[in-house]
Formats: sequence, C-alpha cells, structure tokens
Amino acid sequence: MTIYDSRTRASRLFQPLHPPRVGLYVCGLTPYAPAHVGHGRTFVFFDVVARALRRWGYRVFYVQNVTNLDDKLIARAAEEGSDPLALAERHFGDYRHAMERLGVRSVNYYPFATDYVPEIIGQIGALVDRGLAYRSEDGSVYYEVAKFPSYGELSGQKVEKLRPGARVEVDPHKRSPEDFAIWKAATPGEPSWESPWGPGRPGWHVEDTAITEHLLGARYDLHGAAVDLIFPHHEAEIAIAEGASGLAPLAAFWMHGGLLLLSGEKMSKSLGNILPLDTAIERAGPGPLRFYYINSQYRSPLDFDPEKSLSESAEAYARLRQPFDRIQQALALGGDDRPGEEAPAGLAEAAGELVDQLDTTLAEDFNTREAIASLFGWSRRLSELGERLDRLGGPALVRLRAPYDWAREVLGLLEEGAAAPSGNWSKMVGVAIAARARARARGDFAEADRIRDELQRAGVVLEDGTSGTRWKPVRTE
RNA sequence: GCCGAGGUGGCAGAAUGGUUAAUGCGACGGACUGCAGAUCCGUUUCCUGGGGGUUCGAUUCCCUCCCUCGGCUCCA
Repeated sequence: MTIYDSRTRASRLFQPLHPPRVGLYVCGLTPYAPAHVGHGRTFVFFDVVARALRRWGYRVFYVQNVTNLDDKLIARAAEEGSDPLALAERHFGDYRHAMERLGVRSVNYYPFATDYVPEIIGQIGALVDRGLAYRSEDGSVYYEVAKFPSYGELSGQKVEKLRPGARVEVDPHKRSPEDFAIWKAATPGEPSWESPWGPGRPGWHVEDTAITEHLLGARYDLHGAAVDLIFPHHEAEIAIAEGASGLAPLAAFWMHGGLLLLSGEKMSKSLGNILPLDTAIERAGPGPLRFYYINSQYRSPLDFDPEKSLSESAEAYARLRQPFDRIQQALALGGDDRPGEEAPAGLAEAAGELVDQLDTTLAEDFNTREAIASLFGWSRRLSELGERLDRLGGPALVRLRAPYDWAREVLGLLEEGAAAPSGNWSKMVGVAIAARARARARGDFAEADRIRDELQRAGVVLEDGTSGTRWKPVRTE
C-alpha cells in the first residue's frame, strides 16, 4: 500500500517501523466550543485509515490527543465563569457522542494534555539541556528556532520570509519572533504546575510531542491532521521532538487532510460561519454525513454547500444502500439459510473479486472515493436483477452482500439504522398487505389507501411492484 | 510578499502519458402503479482555467500567467 507523505511531498510504500504494529497519532481538538462539520471530516477520515489498516492485518494503536487547557479554553471559561478543565471535559463529551453516532470507534486512547505534565516537563528539560530552549525573565520557556536548522522543511517556509505578527502579536519575551512558548509562566487564577522554571502550564506544541514520545516512542508511523495545522503546529512538533530525541523523522508519514470549506470559506468564529457538527448530524443523519465526508479524496478541499451537500448525499447514499437493505431484510426474515434460488452465474465470484479490488483501491492512499464508485457499480448490478434478488436463497444473498460487508467494516458505512424487523411484526405486516391486496382486487381503493396510510404511521412503507407489494421500515436516523 | 493546496460537465467530485474522462446529484424520457410514492432502466454527443513547450499522442510531464482557498506562531 502507498501513502502520500506531505513532508516529502510524494507517495511511498508504507512499511511499519515495527510490524505488525502501527502507531497512528492524530491531532485532536481543543474543546473550547462545540465541534463543527469540518472536524467531522478529518476524524471520520482517519477512522477509515485505522479500520483499513486493521483489516489488512496491522495492529494499530491509534492515539488522538485532547488539548484540554489552552488560552482559548481559559478565556471561554472566564466568560462563562466556569473552570477551563471542566469546560473542556463537557465539550469533549459532546464530541465523543457525535463521533459515536458517526461510527468513529477506532481511537484506542484519548490522552488529555494535563495528564502528561510530568512528561511535558521532561521533554522541555531535555530541550533546555541541549540548548534548544531558553527560559525568559517572566518564567516562560521558549524554543529557539534558530537552533534547529531544518525548521520550516515540512511547510516549505523560510524563517526569514515569515511575517512576524501577521496575525498574532509578537511576544516581547522572545529572543526572536519565530520562537514559540513551550512552557507558559503561571497567571494568577489559572491552572498551573510546578516546574524547574517556575510555576506555569504547557504550551500547545509540546503537549503532542510529550504524549507521542511517551505512548508511541521517539519515532512512529503515521501522523495525521488537517492541513491548517502544518504551520506552525507540526513544524514545531518536529522541532521539539526531533530536537529532544536526536532522532528523525518524528513520523514516517505526515498525512494532511484537506479542509472542509463552508460556501467556499473556512469556518471561523470571526466570520460567523460555523455549522456545528451536531446540527449537520441532525439534519442529514449520521450515515449520509459520513458518506459525504468520505465521498471525496481526503487531501482535496471539500466545499460544503448548506443548501445541497447533505440532501444530495442523502439521495446518493439511499441509492447505494437499496440492494443492501433488501438483502438484509430478506435475511432477517428468512435467516441466513433461507431456501431460494442460486445466485446468477458468476455473480457470487464477482462479489469476491470486487472485495479484492476495493482493498486494492483503498490501499492507494486511502482512495475512499474510488471505492465508493465501485460500490455504486455493485448496487447497480444487483438492482438489475430486479425481483430475482428477492427470490435468492440465504447463502447466495450472503455471498452477494460481501462488498457491503466490506463497506461496513472499512468505510463504516451502512452501519446505522438497519432496523431489521422482527418476525412477529413482519407477520402482521403481511396480514395487512394481504388485506389491502384483497381490497385493491375488488376496487375498494379507499380501504386500500387507508391500510397503506395506517402502516405508514406505524413505520412501514409499501411499494407496489409487478409481483406484489414489498415493504420496508421507515428509516429513522 | 512568502509557502502550500486546488481550478474537470448544469452541480458535486474521481482517474489516467493512449478506445466512449469514473461515480453520484439534478434534468429529461420510459417501465411499473387504481393513484401516489418508492424502485428500476435509458438518455444527458460539443466538460480537464489561459498561453507556451516536451511527445506519435497531454487532462496527466515541464515553463509561465490568471483565479480560488488555506497557512505565515496556540485552527481539524
């Protein structure tokens, strides 16, 4: 399999440092506010990465940190009169719930920054000892970028060309504007810890590096996040970790996902164009939203259109899953061994071949979009069977379901709202359908429509076809 | 200004040095239906930002220009 490494700007064959184990680290969020749709894209994508690697036999240890203390959290907590750590805890809980609904279950561990203060202090100490960091008069510790020659390599920046103060004011305690804080001197009333440099709290970048060094080692396989973190965050991570350990590269592969834009622009508080993740989930349902996220190449920018994106995805997703739902319903009612016809010649074999092809496709830098296109092809082939699909026996259906099973396992699609009806319930529906059929036969359409409406209210949709009436549960997501 | 990512049909969005540039949405037509809905099938020929170059052949590789988005010190 190949993965695009943004540090070397090229795709390479992926080989773990310590097979079969794979260390995967993804920059999590700073839960100072509810998560928005953009966050969903990044974390759903890396969920697919972890699922795929596991399917291919790797033992993935997936770590996603939580920056539970920083300037924004402190500021927000002060506004609300609450505690920053508690505020972070609350938003993080909401985030986990949203991820659960989206089918993101691959993360092994969500370390909180404040649980790693000793490790952070240790790493800062190593940097100070090596002369890469200095303590300023105010009790903060800064990383001295000039001491790390390859600084800027990841982002292609030259330190001299940076515009100091373009967005954030230059800190007067720094020797040089590009230096960054790894330890921030304590401010009264804010959480702080004792350290060799005086009381304070960790800077952002060093949280991640201390955590990864502790959990994944000085070097690990995959580091993921969205592109907006390349500079300065990942640049700083490299400087800290490689500077402290003397080992490089920190991550064998740097994976950067494209941003999700809202009507062409990045979501930001100042523009006031934030669509909360929960709102998007409510509006579209988790399945269509997840489908939307991975229905593009992860490195491309994705322009979210509030008017169209979700409804379009819902339509497409419904079409994709149509044959799958029919199979699932048939198996739920008749069992995996239900009697019936054999699969048409070659089709069961084609299902197996498609699964192989899906693995191959995904193994090329996680091309979820191509895989989904192939799945649509499969849905079309099954749809072309028409009502013959409903007459197939259990073993045939199970074999034809294989590509969908793959989609569930790896892409995390088709997992939700399967709403398999119970046997008793389906008997009652069968009785009602039979009664309606008699009413239709004698021309009593008022009675027929009454039965249809009643079933609709009970959560069952009827579809009249050439060889009788089919039904399915109303999907509630 | 510097760095990075992009520019593909009505829209979203893939791919490839070489038949008809995938897939989906939408639209149109048809099948099915008592009606509706759902579903299915078909059609959607003139779509790769502009200009150069390399090549038998470029959407793909190179140069250049234009445009959009992102980053330029605490953004997924």
